[in-house]
Amino acid sequence: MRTSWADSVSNSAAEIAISDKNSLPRPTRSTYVPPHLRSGSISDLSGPVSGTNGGSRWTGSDGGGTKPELRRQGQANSYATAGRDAAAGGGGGGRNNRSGGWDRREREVNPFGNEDKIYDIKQNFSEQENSGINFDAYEDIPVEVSGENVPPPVNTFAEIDLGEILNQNIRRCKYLKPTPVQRHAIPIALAGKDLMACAQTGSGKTAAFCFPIISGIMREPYAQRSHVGRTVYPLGLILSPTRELSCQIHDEAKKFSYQTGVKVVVAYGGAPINQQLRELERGVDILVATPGRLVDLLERARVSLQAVRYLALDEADRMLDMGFEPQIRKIVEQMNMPNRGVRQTMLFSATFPREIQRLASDFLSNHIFLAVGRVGSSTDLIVQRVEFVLESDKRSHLMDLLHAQRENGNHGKQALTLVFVETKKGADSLEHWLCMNGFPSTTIHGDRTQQERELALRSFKSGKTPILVATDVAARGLDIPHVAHVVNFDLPNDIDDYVHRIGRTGRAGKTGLATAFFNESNLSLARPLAELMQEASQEVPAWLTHYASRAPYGGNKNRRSGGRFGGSDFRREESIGKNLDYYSGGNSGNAYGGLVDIAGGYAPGVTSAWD
DNA sequence: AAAAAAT
Repeated sequence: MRTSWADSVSNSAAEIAISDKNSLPRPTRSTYVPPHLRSGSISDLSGPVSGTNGGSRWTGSDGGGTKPELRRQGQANSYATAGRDAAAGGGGGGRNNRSGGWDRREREVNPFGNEDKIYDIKQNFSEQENSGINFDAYEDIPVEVSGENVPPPVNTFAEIDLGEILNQNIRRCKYLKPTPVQRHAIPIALAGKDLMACAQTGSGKTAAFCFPIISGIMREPYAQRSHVGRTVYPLGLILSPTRELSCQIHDEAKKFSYQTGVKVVVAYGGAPINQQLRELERGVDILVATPGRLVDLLERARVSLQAVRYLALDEADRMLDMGFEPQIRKIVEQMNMPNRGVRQTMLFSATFPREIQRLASDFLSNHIFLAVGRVGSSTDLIVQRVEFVLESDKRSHLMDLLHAQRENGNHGKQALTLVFVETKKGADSLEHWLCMNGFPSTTIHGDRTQQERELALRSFKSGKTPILVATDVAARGLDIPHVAHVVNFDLPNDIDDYVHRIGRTGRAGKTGLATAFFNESNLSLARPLAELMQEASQEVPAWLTHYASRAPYGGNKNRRSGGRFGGSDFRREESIGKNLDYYSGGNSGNAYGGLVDIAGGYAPGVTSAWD
């Protein structure tokens, strides 16, 4: 049913042409119109988000016919400076005051202020988050870029003119130089291009999509933060697959947007909605959310996606897999979000299976594909071990590992160890058993209340319970500093999940250890796991190689979406052998846009961006 | 088969 990539490009071109003509970005598919929008006024409200019509586009009636409050009017205060700074070199007018009727900078809590009090990890580990990154390794980072007119990467933040306020925040974050994914992704995003980016978490992904969004909103010549009645209209939407990840993104985005006047709000389930509603009412430019709660807010008509100019999906492959895809499709295609090509869409993940890339192209318009290895050249920082452990021996084997770790550790202190299991029940039961056996543990999974989940995470981070037993809820994106060891007590069925899980360690330039318990119930993983470990120059036990060689051929969807991490552009793979070259015009011969190993003799599906 | 995500 899915149209081919070429089709989707021409479709989206057609959509753009149409929307350029009458300035009314409309969904092309038959869409569900939520009840509160059924009578009449969608088109009135869906003018070009570029703001060329200024406030006049709001004159249509909506529900009660309330004219949205344009808060900037009459507010001529110091934000004008912020706007000019940000817009310098950006062409077009500076962004006007985005504050409400008060100077938000006076009230804004300094997000850089008291972090160390909240989590006392930094004293314990005395480490600046970003100083551990091995910047010298930058030149060795393998990069694959494909797409048309790829902007060249930058080497410093100064080259990217994000404005003085953002620059200050970058300094406050102690970011000295952009990470590889930032070097490439930020110019692409600032050029207004849609983007599909593969980069390991911990490599600065969040900043890579936040900076351009914040900067873009700051450059808005017209204040777009408006509301109709109680409905708010965010300009940026960032979706993630877990509540904790949304919180984490929100925390980071708040730092990046400090004193910019760009308001970031988070909304997720499991927490009382009222506080989130109140926060939304105070105005929102960028909404960070999990899908379920967002749908709730949309159905309550407390949020409208009509003004969204920037859409970012973190852990995008997860967001588009079977469990989430219908919800995401509903949000992106069946509410009133501007079409692809009208809004800017950015998808980020460490892994991007081809199937998901194909699916994702529904949401993208002529996107640039980017795959960047991580700082420290992919997994060199993570030592991967795999051990054959019978189901019945797993607990005692884990115990042995933990004992050994404690003895070798500093002052008999247990290093932070993240233990992944398959099921929620299994997590509870293992945690209980560990506690009974003298290993202070906690657990995080979807059957726990949000309070319990957040408490568990804090307790783990602080070292109070240095063992965290987790389901896949903790597999992706979570930035937990100082995790020394990831144990795959139960291996996942999908190699990509394995990649995400072990990525919880070896972060920010530190080394990490990942141990997997393998037995006959993991046969389907034998081949991809052996391949992955080999690519990462890890020692592959002979017995695993044996299992791998006997494993059914091609039983894995990732055979292979790319190298160890990331992937390669599915459009390219599908063009190989079909004598189609969609990209010959854009970047051949360009030092940055050139395709890595396109003629390297790999069969489709087994190309690697990293070799 | 399991996990996540709204109440």
